[in-house]
Amino acid sequence: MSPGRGERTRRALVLAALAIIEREGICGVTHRNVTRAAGLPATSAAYHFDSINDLLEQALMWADGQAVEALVAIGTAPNPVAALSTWLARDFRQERPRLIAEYELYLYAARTPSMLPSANGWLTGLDALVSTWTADRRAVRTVCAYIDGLLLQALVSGEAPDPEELEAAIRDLL
Amino acid sequence: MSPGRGERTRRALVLAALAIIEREGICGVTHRNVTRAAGLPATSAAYHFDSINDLLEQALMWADGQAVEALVAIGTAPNPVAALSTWLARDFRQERPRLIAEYELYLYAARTPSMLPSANGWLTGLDALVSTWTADRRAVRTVCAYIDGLLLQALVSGEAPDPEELEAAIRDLL
DNA sequence: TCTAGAATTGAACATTCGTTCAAGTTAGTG
DNA sequence: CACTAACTTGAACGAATGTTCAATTCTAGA
Repeated sequence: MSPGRGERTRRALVLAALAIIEREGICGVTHRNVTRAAGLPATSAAYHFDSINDLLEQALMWADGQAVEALVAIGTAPNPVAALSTWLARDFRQERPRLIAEYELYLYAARTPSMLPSANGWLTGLDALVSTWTADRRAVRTVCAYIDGLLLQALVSGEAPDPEELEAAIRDLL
Repeated sequence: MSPGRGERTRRALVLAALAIIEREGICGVTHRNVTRAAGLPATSAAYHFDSINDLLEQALMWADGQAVEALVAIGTAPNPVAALSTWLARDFRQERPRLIAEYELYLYAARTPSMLPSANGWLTGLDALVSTWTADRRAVRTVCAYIDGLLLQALVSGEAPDPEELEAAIRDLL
């Protein structure tokens, strides 16, 4: 069954919001900016979402779902560690604005209780993936922190992460 | 010599901006919000700063300076690794809002070229500190990424980092 | 086919936004 | 002391904000 009218509009607004966060950051997410990007009247955002925070929450939920989906796919790859490393490196090179947007939402969730569940999706998804490689909980936490820090620092420093060094570092930590 | 009038006002506005970012996030930084928090007329912000971005840049520069100062002090401690670990853990517990604000500015710099130098201050400061512990550049990068990721994930998950595990992890990586 | 409820949309609201301008005050220099 | 440049401040501007409301269109189910 195809999604109803409302559902389709909601998704269009969420995607438009993500596009705006990529381009201008969270501060750029306003009713008019989002609806203009989606080619919809300004009142559409207020009808479908309780607030801007609600819209941001849906955007984070969507982006988080995408990321977790990718993590699951990586988990079924023949060489998961290598797959994760190359995925992260390629993600950085080709989707830098999207990555910035996701981290912005990710961090925004730290001060917005209603968004925490979605933010923890990535966290637990990554934890679950790494947990299949070792039983050492401490090592899992270290690897997960390392990965998030690597991406964050790559975004700030502008230097793309080296997939080989990344893979070697993960193997060392396991 | 004491700072001039203008300099003192500028600093008051920068501190007010940081306080607002702690409370509401970067989106809350407007001329009127900042000046109200500083007890100054609304036009004061426009006079002393070219734009909101300029004000945010000064705020990041200030916070970055503070952090680097702390890193230098840690470098001279008898047991630097332990000092860094306890400092990070305590910073998280006692200064969570400040930490969120700093990371928000940190990430904001990723899409704002003029802010990149300030953002890289923390990055290079941390790198310099860790570099005194090992000559292995790869290990330095791994430790730095691990630390940033640990703080970020702690902010999102809400779980305070354990200083002992943190110290043990750093020692393992060296 | 008819209809009730969901969805859409344009007009309009009070606020807040960044910015400009001119008048005023202050502090340092000759 | 006088003077100049830096600083301060209140008023006001057009533009953009979130939100409400009523009128309209659409669509799924009886």
